[in-house]
Amino acid sequence: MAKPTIPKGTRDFTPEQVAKRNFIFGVIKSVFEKYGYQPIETPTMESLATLTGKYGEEGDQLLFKVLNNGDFLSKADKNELANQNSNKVLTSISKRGLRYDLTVPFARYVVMHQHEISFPFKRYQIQPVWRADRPQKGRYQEFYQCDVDVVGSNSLMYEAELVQIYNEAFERLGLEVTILVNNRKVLYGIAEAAGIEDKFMEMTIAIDKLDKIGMAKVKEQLKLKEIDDAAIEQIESILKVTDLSALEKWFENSPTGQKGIAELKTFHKYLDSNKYKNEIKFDISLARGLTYYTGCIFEVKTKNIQMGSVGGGGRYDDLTSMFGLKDISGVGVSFGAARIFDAMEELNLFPTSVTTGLEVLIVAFDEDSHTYAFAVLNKLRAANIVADLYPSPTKIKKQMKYANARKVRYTILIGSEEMKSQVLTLKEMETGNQVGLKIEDIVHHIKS
RNA sequence: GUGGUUGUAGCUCAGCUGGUUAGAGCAUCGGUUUGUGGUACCGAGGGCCGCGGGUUCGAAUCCCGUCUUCCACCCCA
Repeated sequence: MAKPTIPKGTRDFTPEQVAKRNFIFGVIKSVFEKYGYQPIETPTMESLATLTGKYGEEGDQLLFKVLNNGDFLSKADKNELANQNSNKVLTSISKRGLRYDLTVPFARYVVMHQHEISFPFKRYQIQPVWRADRPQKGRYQEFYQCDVDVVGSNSLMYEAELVQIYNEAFERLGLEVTILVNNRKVLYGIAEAAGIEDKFMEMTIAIDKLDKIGMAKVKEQLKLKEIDDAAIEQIESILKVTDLSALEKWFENSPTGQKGIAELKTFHKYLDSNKYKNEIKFDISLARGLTYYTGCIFEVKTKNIQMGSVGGGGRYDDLTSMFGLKDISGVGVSFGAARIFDAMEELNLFPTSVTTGLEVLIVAFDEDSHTYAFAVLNKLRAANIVADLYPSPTKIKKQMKYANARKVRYTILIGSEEMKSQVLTLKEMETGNQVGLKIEDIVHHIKS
């Protein structure tokens, strides 16, 4: 029998890891629900037609395709099969794929359920997604996404609300973050001001890397994309702007850029009605790769440790039109659960109660007391105390070692003396202190 | 998808230019200790040396392939 393995880019989760992950999800969910968002779920598999063409050519390569059932080769395109043209054969042997993100399935959901949805529709979704990417540390082929979106309204109130959700969720997780804000229209304004509207995408991708590779390298990249020196100078000057109002003079002849500034100002008016623990900062170099963003964009970075972004999102004006429903504007953000997990682990932010599974372990000394101990166990459980009994009255040492391994808070020791007197020995593991108490008093002691 | 890197006990890693029976620490199990855990001491079990092929009298060690890990691109969470 060969040693078992799991596929590339996947991993198992231990009880402790799942408990910690559920803690993060629990906090995030409760914030979502407080702001009036409801959960939905969509299937693991979508029709390939739903997924392809939505993430660009790169994305299509990264989709996991599901092979058709039955004798799929007999129905395959014979010519393309003979030519060994994988891409062309694909359509005839695979009609389903694993979801690549939660946004496109959500757009599909909105279109399919449009007649039963009351807009604005506020939903959140926490499910795994799959990408056939080449794995690296912290980048897997299967990972959870945690998305919250509102569609059917273009009010900038929702931009403010989502930033408040970020602020509150990270505050409750104990993670200090900086929430970066920009607007795609501002970025387009830069292209307009520099007279390179046709190179908007190329420019955006280069600018996005500014904090990672520095201005000199960004200029190199822009030059590679055949943007002339005068335009590059212009872009460099604008990127030095840190203040919204200072931006206005650059965008005098850029209607889109002006609109972007106006949107950000309205957004800030909503936002300023409250106080925030985390820093919220305008960052003109924030770009976000995804092509469907059209308005405000967000990214969340941890403050005290070096880590990639732990969240991001933005406004998309026309996501559902790819499925035939026009004029539905949406805005949403995503929480990077895995990165949040790593950051919290590094900063030791998980409360100890998350990982202590067992409150009490009962240790019995002999067969008679073991039977008696089982009855005691039932009383503890009836009082909603998470308790267990070692399955056999073996050596105390062995039972105590098991108690340590399970990280229990208390052990209850039961032998013939305790059975006779009904006074059980309660031991607090951390201190080693022990007292003799009746079962009712033990329940009271543990619950207080 | 391109270039590189890694793989030896459950975990972290030694193992020289190929040479007897592949080692250590931690973990596990047993004992010192039959009503008390973490410490100490003693002992034991545990390995297709990632997988497949090749070179060689002889391969954990060299070569090829493959899978996996991690890294830089690409892209992104």
